[in-house]
Amino acid sequence: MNIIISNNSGIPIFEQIENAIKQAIFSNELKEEDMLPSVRSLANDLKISFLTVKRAYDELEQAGFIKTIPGKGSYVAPKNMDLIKEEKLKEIQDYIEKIYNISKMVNISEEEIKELFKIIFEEDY
Amino acid sequence: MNIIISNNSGIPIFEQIENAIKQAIFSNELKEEDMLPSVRSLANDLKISFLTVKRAYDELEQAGFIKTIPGKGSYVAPKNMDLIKEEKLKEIQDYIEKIYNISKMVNISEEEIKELFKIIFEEDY
DNA sequence: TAATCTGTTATAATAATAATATAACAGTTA
DNA sequence: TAACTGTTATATTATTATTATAACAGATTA
Repeated sequence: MNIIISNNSGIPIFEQIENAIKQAIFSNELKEEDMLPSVRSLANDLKISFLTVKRAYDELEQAGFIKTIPGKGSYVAPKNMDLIKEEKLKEIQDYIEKIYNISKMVNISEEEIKELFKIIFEEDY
Repeated sequence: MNIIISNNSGIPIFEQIENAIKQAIFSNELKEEDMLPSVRSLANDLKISFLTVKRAYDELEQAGFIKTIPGKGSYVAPKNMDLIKEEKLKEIQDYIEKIYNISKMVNISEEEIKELFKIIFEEDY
């Protein structure tokens, strides 16, 4: 797995780790039951504290993406397609809300947005 | 102008002020050369420190949205609506592309996305 | 079994950021 | 002149992210 963290991105490190792992799960780079790097080994690789990694893992578990077994390690949770889709739908919803807010601010019509939507989605075939 | 700030939103107060004023400018609630509330009066209204308001104003000036004249006050900068709209359309386009990429990754149908669009855009009566 | 992995917990400290209070100074305006 | 504007400097507080360290417990393996 390829995790790159940045110190000056404004995004907390624990969150960057969460995102990278989610991404890897979504793209199937990490499959069900795959073992994640141990909190200590990942911390070593990234040259950060294991507590920061642990925080990321804790939140990923809270969200249902991974399972952690004390003494053994952390594993990608059995894929819950509904959970993933839910998460992605939420992301999409956020983007649409942003679009909505922009359109309100600058008085862009729904028609103009539909036009853009069409162009981007129909580029594909 | 109507600015509502929240202490537990995770968004810094100075940023909430910036957003509110940008919003007011884009929506034309604040027009070119309109005077903004003084740092002290707005701080009083919001019951926060004038330094927090000043920070918001400083950044808004840096970004070209307002002009501040020491001793006089802060004013909405002359703006180029076409330029702003162009930029906002580009932002929207970027968001739609992100939505497109997500929808391909998780196999969300165009129909589902249209449904979300409808919901968000029609909340608004 | 002993060594060495794994995660867990508790404590304390550091760094960065946001926000504050306060005071003093300077330009503008009525 | 009085009462507004913005500016600057200093010090302090609160929160969050991150770290270092140590000690404990379960799992694995040589």
